[in-house]
Amino acid sequence: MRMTRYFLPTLREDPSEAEIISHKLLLRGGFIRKVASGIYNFLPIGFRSLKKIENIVRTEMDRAGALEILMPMVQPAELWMETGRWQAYGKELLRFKDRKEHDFCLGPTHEEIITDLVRKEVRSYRDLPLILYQIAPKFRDEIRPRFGLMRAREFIMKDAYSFDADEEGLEKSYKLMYETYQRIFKNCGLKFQAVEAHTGAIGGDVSHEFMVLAETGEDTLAICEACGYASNVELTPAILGEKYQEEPKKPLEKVYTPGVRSAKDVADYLGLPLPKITKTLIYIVEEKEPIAVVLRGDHEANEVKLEKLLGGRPFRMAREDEILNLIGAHPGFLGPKGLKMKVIADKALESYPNFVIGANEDEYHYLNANLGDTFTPDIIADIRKAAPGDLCPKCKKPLSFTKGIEVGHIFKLGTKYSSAMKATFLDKNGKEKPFIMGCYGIGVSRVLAATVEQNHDEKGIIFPWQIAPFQIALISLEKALNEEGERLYQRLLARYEVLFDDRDERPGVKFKDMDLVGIPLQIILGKNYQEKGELEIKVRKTGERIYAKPENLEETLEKIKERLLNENF
RNA sequence: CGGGGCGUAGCUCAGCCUGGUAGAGCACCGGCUUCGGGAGCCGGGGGUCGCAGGUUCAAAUCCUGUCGCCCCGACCA
Repeated sequence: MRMTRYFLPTLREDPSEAEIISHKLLLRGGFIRKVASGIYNFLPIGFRSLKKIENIVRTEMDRAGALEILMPMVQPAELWMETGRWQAYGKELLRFKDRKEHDFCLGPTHEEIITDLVRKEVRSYRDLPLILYQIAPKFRDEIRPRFGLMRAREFIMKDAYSFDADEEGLEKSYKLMYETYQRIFKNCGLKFQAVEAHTGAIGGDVSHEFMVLAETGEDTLAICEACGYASNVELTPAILGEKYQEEPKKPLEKVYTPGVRSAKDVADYLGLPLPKITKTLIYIVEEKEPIAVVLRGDHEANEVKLEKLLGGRPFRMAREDEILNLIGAHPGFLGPKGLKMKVIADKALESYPNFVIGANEDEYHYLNANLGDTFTPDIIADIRKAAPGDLCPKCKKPLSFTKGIEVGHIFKLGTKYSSAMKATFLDKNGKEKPFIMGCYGIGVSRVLAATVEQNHDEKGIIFPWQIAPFQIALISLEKALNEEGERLYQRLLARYEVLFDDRDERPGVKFKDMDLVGIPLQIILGKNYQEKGELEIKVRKTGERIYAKPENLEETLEKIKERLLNENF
């Protein structure tokens, strides 16, 4: 592509609306433009990258035997009523009426549509297993869209659905998709990690998330380098690595602690280490029942674990005025002793001698509290987030923690949708059975954003070779070399996707633009060529410059390409 | 839905407090020079100051309403 013929509006400055790196760089590089909050145009170069990702996904899905289809974005309410999700799905589901006053919604996902399709057309176990997928826009009316493509309202998703005759079949389909996802993200040239994940609203027992590793990720992953265990910390069982030193129980002692509210303040004020302090959190379950959760000061509550413990009943943190009403003390001075509500203590408090608790009286704490003596919790359970120092639940080696961006999620659905929608087939014995389903998603447009989050520097994006919009940027610096550049461009097109900067611009502008959009290799035609007859190849990622005689160009490029693909350096 | 911030040229922003009829840099158009890391000089085009009311002789500026965008609202007792 010649740049004089291309539509690539780059921005010199960061747009004021963008906060995170991928959002800034995708806007500045002319990949996307905002249409409305959480809704974007993909410009030519952005769409090219998106298609690269799509094609990798498509290739691997097809290889796995999945069949590509296309389902509508507009969906009738009737199907959603069958599964009860017309009510259950919140405001994220954008609903509207057509001219005949019939209810419709924009599809945030397609379980209902696909289940309807399959129940109408598939009758026999002989037609199973069946995996169908599509790559299509989805719409979720997020409460707070943000971070550009990372949390958009309209976005591109690959969603696949498997239909099997029995659990073993589902197991196979799930495993097949797991392996397919591994290939997809590997082929995208991304550093990623599959982790055990919590199933959320969709239900089912097992699920895995695929996480692109990046500092800026919103999820925390617990990884065991020894045995390969990996999970989202939402799910990671917290196994304390430290052994508490035995010490004799000391008598409970009330101390004056004016004005200290956070556990950290209390620790500093009393001159004790943070873990010696405990904090007591008040939750309101189902808008009526208050409960207290007691944790070590350096630990954080894990609301996913709490939700499981409460059997899925809805809960929220209590407001300050509610706490004041219930306990008569302000947050910061709460403790489990003498509370008239259910008390849940975290496991890490077991056999922990002489810790500090709030006195349920403003400006006072107790020293030397002991589980069982000072108070007896109704439940002792693992309700905290795993943290550095904790051990792997499988092999008991220390866990390490890292950040990731969720780009894929695979679930076993079982018969949740097929039962609700009476989607059945006849098995070998002529018996009617609901399909056993799985669903498998990849946020295609989010992969683009995650790629940028993982691969950038102060100059701009650094695309992995596999999903770069172009692989080679050809930069001609001298007018006198225009013909030479044209010839080289034609020659390179035989093997590569090339963006040829044939603009009448100053060198600095050309370098800045190419660095910004992140094309892996730049071939510079300038004074080096004029003086020595050598072409200069700049590797975007490392900044190194490699020189090649024109006759050796392809050979050299292939070597660098191989290195980029294999070493992932 | 609450709390905060912002809407002025294509982009980044100044001007608003203290009303007097709109600016800078970049981008764009023309010219000359320049040409290996976002050039310099000269000349030019471009804005109903988000929108709607109100106050006033006069509103980008003050008041009210409205729309849009961004951030915070699970870092925690």
